[in-house]
Amino acid sequence: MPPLPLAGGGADSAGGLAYNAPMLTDITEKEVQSEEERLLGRGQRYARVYLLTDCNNFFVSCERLFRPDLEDRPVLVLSNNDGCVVARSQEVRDLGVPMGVAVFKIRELIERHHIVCFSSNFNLYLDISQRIMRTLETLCEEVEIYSVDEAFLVLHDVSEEEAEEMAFKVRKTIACHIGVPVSVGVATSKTLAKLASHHAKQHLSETGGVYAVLNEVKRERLLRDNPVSEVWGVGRKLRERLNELQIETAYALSRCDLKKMRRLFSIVLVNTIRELNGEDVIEEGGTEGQAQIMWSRSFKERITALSDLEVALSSFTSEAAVRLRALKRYCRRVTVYLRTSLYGEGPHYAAEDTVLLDVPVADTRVLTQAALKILRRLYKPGFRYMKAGVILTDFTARRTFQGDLFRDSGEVDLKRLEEGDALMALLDKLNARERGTVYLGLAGAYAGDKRFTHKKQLSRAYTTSFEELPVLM
DNA sequence: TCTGGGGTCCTAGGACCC
DNA sequence: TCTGGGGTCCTAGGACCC
Repeated sequence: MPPLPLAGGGADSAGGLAYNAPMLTDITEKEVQSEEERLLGRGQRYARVYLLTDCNNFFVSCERLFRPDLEDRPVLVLSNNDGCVVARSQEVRDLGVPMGVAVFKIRELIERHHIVCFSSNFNLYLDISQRIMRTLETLCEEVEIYSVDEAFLVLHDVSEEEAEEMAFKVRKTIACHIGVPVSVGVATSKTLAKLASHHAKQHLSETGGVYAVLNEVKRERLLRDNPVSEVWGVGRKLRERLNELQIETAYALSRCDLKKMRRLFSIVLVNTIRELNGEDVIEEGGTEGQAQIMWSRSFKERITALSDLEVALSSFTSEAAVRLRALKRYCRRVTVYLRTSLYGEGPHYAAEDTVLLDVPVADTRVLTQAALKILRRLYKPGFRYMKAGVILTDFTARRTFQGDLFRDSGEVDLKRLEEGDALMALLDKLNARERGTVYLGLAGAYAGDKRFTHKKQLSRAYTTSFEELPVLM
């Protein structure tokens, strides 16, 4: 009989933070057998199982859809203004190119290995993402979209075999209908499902892109095989602190005592530990919808004139307002920030400020006025600005507002507000048909201005513009 | 020459109230 | 020596994620 992988205070447990190890004495042969059955989860059904579906290097996969010649070649997708790396194909990862690195630092490598670079084509990626999510929804009733390239599918009352079968079906269907490769992790908690999908991706040839960790044996193996930094929710800072406590692996973290850890860390990490033990703590996404909209850009060239910043901020605010109306929300708070470069070129300046509006609005004109008012307050001449942005927060679903005791109620002109809503609805309708048909005031001057934005290697809008449909030869 | 752009959640601390 | 104590709400800032 193989040794039982019973939980115990092994060599990698975390000193004083570990659970008390169960004793392996006084156990009968029969008890050993039934324990083994339990650990392997034979015949067991699980009340709630997550399938994390994760697209493999998503942006690169999107580009490859329309460039099948790039299938086995190294491919990169760059950030706005082609500044740094935001997606890498496996071939590029294998060359040791880290995520987020500045392009100029790897220029030589790009040339030597003939790496193909694309500017980010977010309209394309978003469209492909939506197609994937719609496909997932045909396969499973309960789909929680987590990010542009990830979604949790929730299954109820299933065995390990059934869950795994479903995972393979998801992978096959997305590959067949969309053409994007996905990895699927299967577990009883979201944190474990994330780790499992990571494993599936890392060991593609053995796993076939699917990894299930429903039974104890596989769960423990997965935790032992991964450093603590691979765990969802453990970033650089937490990793450093955990390592100081000799907690190096996901397994060591999972064996920590909850009460002791709560004294040292936030509730988030305690929940993570419970999730690593298979407990479903992060059940529903929980949020009542999105809580903020941010729109910001780094500029291609440094900007010094207030009038240029006004153009940029007007454009950013219009974009954010379109999003706000798409969410069917009104907002009360507008924040604007601007800053010079972080990389020591002349004097540094960064500032932000917020205004609270009298009435929640979604009207581009009102939001832009507020944003420009803040900008003029923050702006200082003599600095070379490299980035600015606008943030909308404090959302309401309807335009309710409290009467102001010190103000004549006649000042809030309901009719005017409603006319504004109608105008915005018309504007959105026109722009939905063709982007940038109608815009307000300054905002239109942004897009075409090369000082603000620059994309050298943009692929075509294959799926969202009739002008740029792919051509079959 | 060149360094992303979105988001969420938690915590600490201050203001204010009784 | 010790300066009330608890609650709520708001905001700023940090950490993390993709």
